[in-house]
Amino acid sequence: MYLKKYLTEGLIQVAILLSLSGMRVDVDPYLPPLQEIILGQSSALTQTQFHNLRNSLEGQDQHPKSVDLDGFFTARRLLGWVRSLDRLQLPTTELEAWLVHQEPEPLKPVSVQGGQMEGDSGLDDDGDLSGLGLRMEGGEEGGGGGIGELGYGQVAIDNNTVRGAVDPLPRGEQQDNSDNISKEDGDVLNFLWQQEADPGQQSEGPGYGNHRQPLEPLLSSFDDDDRFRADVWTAGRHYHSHGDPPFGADVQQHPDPELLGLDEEVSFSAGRPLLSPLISPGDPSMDLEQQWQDLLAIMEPQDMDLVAPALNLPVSNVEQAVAIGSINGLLHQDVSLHQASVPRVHEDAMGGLSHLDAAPTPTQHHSSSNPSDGTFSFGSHDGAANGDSDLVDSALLINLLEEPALASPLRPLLEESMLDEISLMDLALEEGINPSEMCQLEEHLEDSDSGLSLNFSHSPASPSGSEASCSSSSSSSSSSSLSSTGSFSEEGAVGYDPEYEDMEDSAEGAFGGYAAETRKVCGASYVEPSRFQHLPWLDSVSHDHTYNQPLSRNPEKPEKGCFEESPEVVVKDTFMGRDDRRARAMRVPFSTDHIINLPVEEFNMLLTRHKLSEAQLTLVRDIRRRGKNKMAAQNCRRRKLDVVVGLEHNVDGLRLRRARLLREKAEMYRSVREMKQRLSSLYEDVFSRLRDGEGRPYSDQEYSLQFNADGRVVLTSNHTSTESRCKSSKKQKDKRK
DNA sequence: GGAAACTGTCATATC
DNA sequence: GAGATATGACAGTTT
Repeated sequence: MYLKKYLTEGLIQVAILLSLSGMRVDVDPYLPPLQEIILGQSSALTQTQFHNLRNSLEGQDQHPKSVDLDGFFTARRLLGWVRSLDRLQLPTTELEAWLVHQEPEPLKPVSVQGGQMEGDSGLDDDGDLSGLGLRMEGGEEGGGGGIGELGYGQVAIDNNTVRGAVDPLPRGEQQDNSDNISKEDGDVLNFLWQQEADPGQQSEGPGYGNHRQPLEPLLSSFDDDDRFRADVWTAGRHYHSHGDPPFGADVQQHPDPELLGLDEEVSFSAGRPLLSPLISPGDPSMDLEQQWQDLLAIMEPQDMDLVAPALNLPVSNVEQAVAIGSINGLLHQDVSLHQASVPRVHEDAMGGLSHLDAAPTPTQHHSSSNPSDGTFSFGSHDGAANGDSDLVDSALLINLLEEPALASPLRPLLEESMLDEISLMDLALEEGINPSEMCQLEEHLEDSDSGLSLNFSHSPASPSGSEASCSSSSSSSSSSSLSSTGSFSEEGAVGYDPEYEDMEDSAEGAFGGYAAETRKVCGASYVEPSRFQHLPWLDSVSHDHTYNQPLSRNPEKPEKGCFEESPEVVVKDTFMGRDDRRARAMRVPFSTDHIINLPVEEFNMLLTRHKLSEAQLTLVRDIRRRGKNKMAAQNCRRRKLDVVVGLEHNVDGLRLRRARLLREKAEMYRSVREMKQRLSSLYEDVFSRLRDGEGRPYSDQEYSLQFNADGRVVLTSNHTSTESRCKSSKKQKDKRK
């Protein structure tokens, strides 16, 4: 076994090296089917959710003008990665992520890879993969078939549908499984069970009570502050479970629901244990919210930003999202396994469930931490569901990822952590774009910062091969006049040569020439249809940007002085803009692009060099004005959209802030009430002990205790006529005391 | 065929 | 004051 594992790991290392060097490694003969490794022996990959993703990517949901091209490419890459899971190939992407995110303790991740590769022997006897944050119990079943054998069948969730779908193992078998747990795991479980030991909660159903504090172990593994926070939570829970409130019973009264912000987008669930001693036990919504708030507090600011939009979700999903997001970097290590295991979960769970979303509440899940390596395991510590909720939690993780509204806040966490850079070559491989086109496309994407039909320009500073190839196609009609210039080969037919004006002098009609400076300032977008028409998401990016079509018009543009309309020109004339036609009709010897984009000095020089009629001058100036204004309008609209998007983002943030403030207000309100009640009790106690000179108690109808300005408490009469007497009496009482 | 979105253009204000 | 730019409004075009 040791030798086999050693050789397998060596094979993996070789495969990694070869994959890094660009060589594809077929390890199929040495491995069991990858699908079986990942999904188990009897599973078939369920791609329903990913089909939805595919549709959204390849179908209608991805707007061709969407600015989120990064997300598009990343999603495609991820999708391809997921699809590759059922192919017989080495998951190179996973290996890449593996190397990038490898932790200082490399052996545990490697053991997982070994588990995937070895199948029968990859796991330890106890099936412990805690090094990857995934506890695998019952792994010996069916030969310990990797992730797919994560004790499946033992899922016991407080949901009738779930319970009907999966049969919990007999108690004795669970005990057998628990015997396989390592000592550290046993300690962790003991700790957790001690934490979860709560008779009052056990009656609520199997599995439920033991899931009620999912975050204590998670928090307990953090720093001291977090540990303190966890202690506070624990104290609050015990206080709640024993029903021993420290303050008056009236404190439990729920404050004004409006103050609690219950009308907010966050809906609270009842029946949660109290987590903070500062919160009334009779306010189940607040303790849940306290968890939520505390989770937010331990999250990174950027994560907060990402999760903020998720507030529109039910708090259960949000809480899970935060629980997942809060482990942030640790997720780097686990996500691949989660993804790998999820299809199995989906399939199996879907076999008897309508959807796993409906199964557990957030309180039924928890995340435990492994302090040794800082990883987490999503799983149950309930004896009835020992180890199996790993699958459920994994499924929940994916369900969260697949939650449409939550995909936005969570996906970036995963994508950014796993796939930092986006390679357009992935798209090239799928779409069949040659590298030169991809270079051009990259330039386009870099230049177009909004995704709208704006600011597409061919940078003269970087005459790429694609531009050269493009211009070569257009050079057929223009080379006769332009090929005489030395710079043509570099700039192409569409390029502007510094000697262009000299060339103009020698040959009339500069239709189509355009300056390097012009191209720098040329802001209007244009994607040449012939070059990107095979990209459906680039269709309709441009409509009729007649001022910015130098590439498309160049092939049929007339040469200088040649305004005779050949049949081809007549046909193509229909694609020209109005001003183009006007310019041609007026025999203006410049292209509209030239007219529009030349700097004013050069433009004026151009006009002075050519003897133009008044009508021509007027037309040229109109063309320039309209062209400038058209680009300005495009920029203006883009800015307007940006402002709208920014405002929407601000609204989301303000809503979140308002919800927090309302919760804080409710908490303050409750604290004030509590203080008032304690003060009232103290007052009554003190007042009842007061005696007059004859040893009789004072009547609360006639007397009252009041604070003086100096802070002293004095007994005053409720009747002003007797005020002085009361004061003297009080003084006497003070003296006696 | 109508509504919505997109786009170009004009007029005007501002820099 | 000229030129460039920004933007609201309108109309034509496209989806």
